[in-house]
Amino acid sequence: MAAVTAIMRVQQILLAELDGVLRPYDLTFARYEALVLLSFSRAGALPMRLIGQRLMVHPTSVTNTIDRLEQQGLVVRRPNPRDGRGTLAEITGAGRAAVAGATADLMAADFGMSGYDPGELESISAILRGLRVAAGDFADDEPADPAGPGAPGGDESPA
Amino acid sequence: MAAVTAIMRVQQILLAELDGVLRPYDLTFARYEALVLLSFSRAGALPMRLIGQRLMVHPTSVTNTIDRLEQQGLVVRRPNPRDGRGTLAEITGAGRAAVAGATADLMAADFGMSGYDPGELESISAILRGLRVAAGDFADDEPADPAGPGAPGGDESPA
DNA sequence: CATATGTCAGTCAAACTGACATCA
DNA sequence: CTGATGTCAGTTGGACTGACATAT
Repeated sequence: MAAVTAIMRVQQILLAELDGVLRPYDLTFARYEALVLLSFSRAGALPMRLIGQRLMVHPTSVTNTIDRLEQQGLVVRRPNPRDGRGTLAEITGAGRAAVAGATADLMAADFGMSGYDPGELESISAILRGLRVAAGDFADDEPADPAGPGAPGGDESPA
Repeated sequence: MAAVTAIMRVQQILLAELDGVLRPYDLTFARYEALVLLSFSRAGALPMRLIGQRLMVHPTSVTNTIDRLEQQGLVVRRPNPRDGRGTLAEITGAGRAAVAGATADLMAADFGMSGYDPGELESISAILRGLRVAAGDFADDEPADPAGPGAPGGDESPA
């Protein structure tokens, strides 16, 4: 439980610092994460559904996040050519510029992390990875269960 | 940055599980933390100001949190006999019962933590401790700076 | 038909800013 | 007087439930 408490508290500290760095870009950490996800995707576009799965957030939260990013001109919505029900969120040039700038600032702002040697940082990531896997994080599309559901999903390269 | 991301994500996972366990008690993690803090204090009562410092939350958030706990009968407000401006939040018998029950359930619910040996859990706490200290967590009253501010604060045993 | 996708309406808990009465 | 304390009013960002149109 001490470990749980430590994680909760450190996240609280980190989130405040992260949002502070992102504020000049008019981004929150949630919106930044979505932008990063899109910028790393093959076509710079992903179905809303996939964004929710990867970020582990509720579908309505994805709608909300993409709404704001779209108002800021950092993302555009397009119909998914492979699924008439679906919508793709696609990062714009402005979106890529914002991610690049914000990421650079975040790197420069090493959040008290500079006090650690790489080995310790690696330990954190490694130990925590087990928890994330158990929670279904890292699941590429669907939870790795027998008898896959229905629709095959990979929609990263519409062009 | 990978470590930062891992912490953010794991906290997200943990918070969902924590709130799930706490839901039957009609508690959120924020309210539970406040109750624990009070239950561990010498007199079962603390000034609002101290609660905010220890939990690293905004004064208005303390007001809000204590408001709800008071409505639930888990806490009562009393004027601070040592400071006419101040208010003490005091845990009630019902509050102690709720904390006891919730804590037992939380212990029983080891959040995927059981997969780790005690050494790993200790590593997490130990590594993260540096960050918390740097952020002023663990500060008993005021940040440990030269030239302490004004009012001496320790108000844990009004009786 | 049942199921999946995304959105909308509304709610909720949390955290914030600014203003303020009160008291040290 | 200044400064600290707690509260109130109002706002914001995020996550949620339930309902729904649309399409597979």
